[in-house]
Amino acid sequence: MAERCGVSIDTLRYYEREGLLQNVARAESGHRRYSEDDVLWVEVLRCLRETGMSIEQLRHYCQLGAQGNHTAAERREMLTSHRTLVEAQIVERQLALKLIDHKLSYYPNPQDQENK
Amino acid sequence: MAERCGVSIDTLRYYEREGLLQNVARAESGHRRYSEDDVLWVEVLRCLRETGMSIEQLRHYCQLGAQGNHTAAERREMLTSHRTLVEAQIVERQLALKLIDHKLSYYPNPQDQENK
DNA sequence: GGTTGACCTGAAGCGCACTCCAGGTTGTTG
DNA sequence: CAACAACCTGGAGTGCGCTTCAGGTCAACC
Repeated sequence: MAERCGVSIDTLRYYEREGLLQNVARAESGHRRYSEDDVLWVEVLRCLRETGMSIEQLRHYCQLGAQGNHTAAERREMLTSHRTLVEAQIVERQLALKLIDHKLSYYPNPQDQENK
Repeated sequence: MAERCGVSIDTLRYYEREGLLQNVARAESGHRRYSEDDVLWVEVLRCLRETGMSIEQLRHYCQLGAQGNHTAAERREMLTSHRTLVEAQIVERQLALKLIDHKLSYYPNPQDQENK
């Protein structure tokens, strides 16, 4: 039961249904047998999901992967444009930290001040 | 029409209904008259929302603000714990960049390679 | 061999954060 | 003053990403 890559069992099956997790091996019983590669791939999925790539986009990426090497350029393009997005998120969050710190400066430790 | 703080008019009204935006002035006609402070506050809201603070939490924060100075300690606490969260998001995204770069290293510019 | 727990499926449901709609009032422009 | 845009309200609807459910199969320990 390989959900110790940090997602629920339901999420795993959901990803599989959506095509983000292909060719999961099965025992003759029908039970899934996740491989080491599956674990690594789920980590990639998580990482991309957590940084805001949609299920839809991930599905597209996986479909491209399944179609073979001639789609490499498009996949590369997806990754680079997502990379740009993640960089923007970092900048955004650094600004957020600044703003939070600014607001915190109005709350001297256990004293107070009005500022909504 | 103050949605040039980057959110839709519906979102603005939604925030108002949810109590994130209090005491919005009205003309006698009933039309809203957003103040300069409202614009600033919406920027704060956006910043906190975009970094993952929920509507529910923001509502709580606003309620505290409306209750006066004796809630300052709790508000401060909310901000500091959100700050920690944002810092974690930055770290997470920096790791994501690494992972993306690693995957990109398998896609030499317009060539290709199998790696799913 | 029975019962307890982990797994299976397809389909329905949920929570969040908006977003849209219907039906109406206001304000402004030619 | 007509007509068109911009605003108002309450309530319903939407989309996404899971999550739960019902109804069953499998495994394995006592």
